[in-house]
Amino acid sequence: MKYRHDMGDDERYAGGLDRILELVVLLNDDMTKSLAAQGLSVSRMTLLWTLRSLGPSPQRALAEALRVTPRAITGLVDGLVAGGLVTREPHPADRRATLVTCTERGTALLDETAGQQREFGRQLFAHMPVARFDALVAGLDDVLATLHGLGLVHQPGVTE
Amino acid sequence: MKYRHDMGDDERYAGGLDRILELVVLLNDDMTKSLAAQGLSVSRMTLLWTLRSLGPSPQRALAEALRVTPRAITGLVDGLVAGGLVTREPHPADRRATLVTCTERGTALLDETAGQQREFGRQLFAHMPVARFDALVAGLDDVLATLHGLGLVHQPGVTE
DNA sequence: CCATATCGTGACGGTACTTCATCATGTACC
DNA sequence: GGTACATGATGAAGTACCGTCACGATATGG
Repeated sequence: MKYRHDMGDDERYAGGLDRILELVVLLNDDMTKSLAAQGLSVSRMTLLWTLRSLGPSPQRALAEALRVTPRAITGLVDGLVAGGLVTREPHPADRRATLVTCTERGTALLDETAGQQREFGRQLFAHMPVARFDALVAGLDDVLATLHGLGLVHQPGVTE
Repeated sequence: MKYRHDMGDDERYAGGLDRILELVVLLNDDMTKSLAAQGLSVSRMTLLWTLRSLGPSPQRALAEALRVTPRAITGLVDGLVAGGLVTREPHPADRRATLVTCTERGTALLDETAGQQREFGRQLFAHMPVARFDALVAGLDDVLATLHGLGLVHQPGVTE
């Protein structure tokens, strides 16, 4: 039986959320800066990354994948083309559309970034006791599942 | 002794980092949208939030706190003034400077946002077993400490 | 063959951030 | 007291991202 609350549940939750939000701000910032060092932006990298998993795609498909308007894709692709990371090819079946395709430089850059992430993961977690790491991942999975449940997430294929 | 790795450490770390990054992207996005619903942007909200903890401040101080150029502050303050959330007052001691001050509308909006965060924290964590929640927070603290150690973080007062 | 939908993009507006130049003011030093 | 330099804020111009609206080119169904 408690005679006195050291901290109400709401306070505890707030503390947890604060930590998560600090992480969000910090890593978002770091992501932006790291990519800038490679001459990329988060948006362009997202597009490139999506492109690899989709394969050569018309811009319309990319717009849906990134959940932005087709107009935004035009601009992003422009930038990536200028950087030699993707090309615009004619769509073989639909002359209205263009197929955006990753170049070798594009995939090389993608691989390089993946390597950097690996290294970053090591720096973040290598010193942690296994139990703590596993508990962290379990907690994160829980939170992510909750977010999905709250409808905060956009799974491909789910019409809103 | 292990005869076979189910998963190398690097793979485990990568999985952990993936979850964190998914969270970063998701919450960053949600933050942006929630604030947009209140007619604010993340930058403006950050400024407002900083202003509350600093008290009335010259724009220069805000520039350092947000780690952007003074010129960027001019624009953000312009927007907040237009929204009636802050005012520009003359600095009593330095006629070059202006003191940015939070209005009542500003603090009201800040309080409202804090309430929404509380509610969000409840939605995220209320269903979690206490042990899992605590372990998550411990893991997050560990990660945050590591990030600080990596010099990824800008504590006020630390000259780089 | 024609109406309608779709693909991509030009034009335009909004936000955020930068650098550089400028003006007003503060400050230090002779 | 006056001159030189530092500092606060902002105008101008440039980059990047995103949105809406309009439009031309093409596809497609009746």
